[in-house]
Amino acid sequence: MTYSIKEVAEKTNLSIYTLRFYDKQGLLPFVSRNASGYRTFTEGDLHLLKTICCLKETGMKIADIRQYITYVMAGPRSIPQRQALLREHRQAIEVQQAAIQTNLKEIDRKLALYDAPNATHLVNQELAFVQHEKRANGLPNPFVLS
Amino acid sequence: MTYSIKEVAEKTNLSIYTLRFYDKQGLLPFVSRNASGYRTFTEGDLHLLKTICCLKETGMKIADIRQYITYVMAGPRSIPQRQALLREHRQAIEVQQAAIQTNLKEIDRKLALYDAPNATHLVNQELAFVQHEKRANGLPNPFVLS
DNA sequence: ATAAACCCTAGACCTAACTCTAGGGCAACC
DNA sequence: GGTTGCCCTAGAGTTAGGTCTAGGGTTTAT
Repeated sequence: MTYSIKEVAEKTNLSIYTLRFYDKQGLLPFVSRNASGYRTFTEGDLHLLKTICCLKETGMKIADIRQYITYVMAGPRSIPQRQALLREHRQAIEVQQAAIQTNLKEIDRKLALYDAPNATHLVNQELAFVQHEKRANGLPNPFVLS
Repeated sequence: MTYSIKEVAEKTNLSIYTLRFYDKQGLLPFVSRNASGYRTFTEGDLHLLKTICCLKETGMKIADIRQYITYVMAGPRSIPQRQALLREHRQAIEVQQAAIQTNLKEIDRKLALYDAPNATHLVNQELAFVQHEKRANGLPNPFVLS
């Protein structure tokens, strides 16, 4: 079973444009063309494409994905390089995840503040503090005076 | 204590350019100017700026951050809107995190494959399968013949 | 009172990652 | 045999988020 570019677009949630763009960027050297020059994807191609999506969705840049694909095309000799690349990327993802966790905590703190029964009072206090700070430093008050 | 744009840039790891860009985008309406027209950040401003970074780093778009800041400038009356916005964003982050976890598992599967003692054999098998698929469908073999 | 080190704005420029258009070929039906 | 719906390429255009330049004011130390 093989797939046309349209079918692959539907299967992957990438647009046809994006698939062609990826090919232009050297991400799809493994995709063969039929006699009319049409891209023809096999099951194995879909598998590798899924790996590409996986790397893209975790924030890898196209240039680095191309490097990985180049290694894949070179056969088993490039396994060490593939490992190095993926391990480094894995590290980057972990850093990224940790940062998000920290930020998420901060957002939850804000949400808790807004959820408090005396939220209005607390927000007013903050506002008063900031306005006081401005006044104390001879700065204009940028807040809307309701 | 107040801070110049340069000091804030150093404290936040945003460039001076980015800070001015954010101001242009309406993210910093709370920052006052001194008599010479210089931006003058107070402690409270830094606090709110940190919230902005928090939202940015979790992938919120500038337009949405601007919306949040607009709510903040409007005072306590906008608490429900702020909650709605942050809750929606929180949801988005969770979705994003879940996707990353899924992809991370996939990457770990790849790494495990490459770590296997018979990695070369397994990779060769995959390669053979893909090449067979191409041949079976009358397609050219795109792989480098070493 | 001048040099060095800041600050400002407007607007041009850049980069990544698409997204679309124009112009043209192939394939299947009516 | 013509219309419809695919496919192709090259290359222009778009979007988001910066980054930089030019031209000019301010502040501080010498």
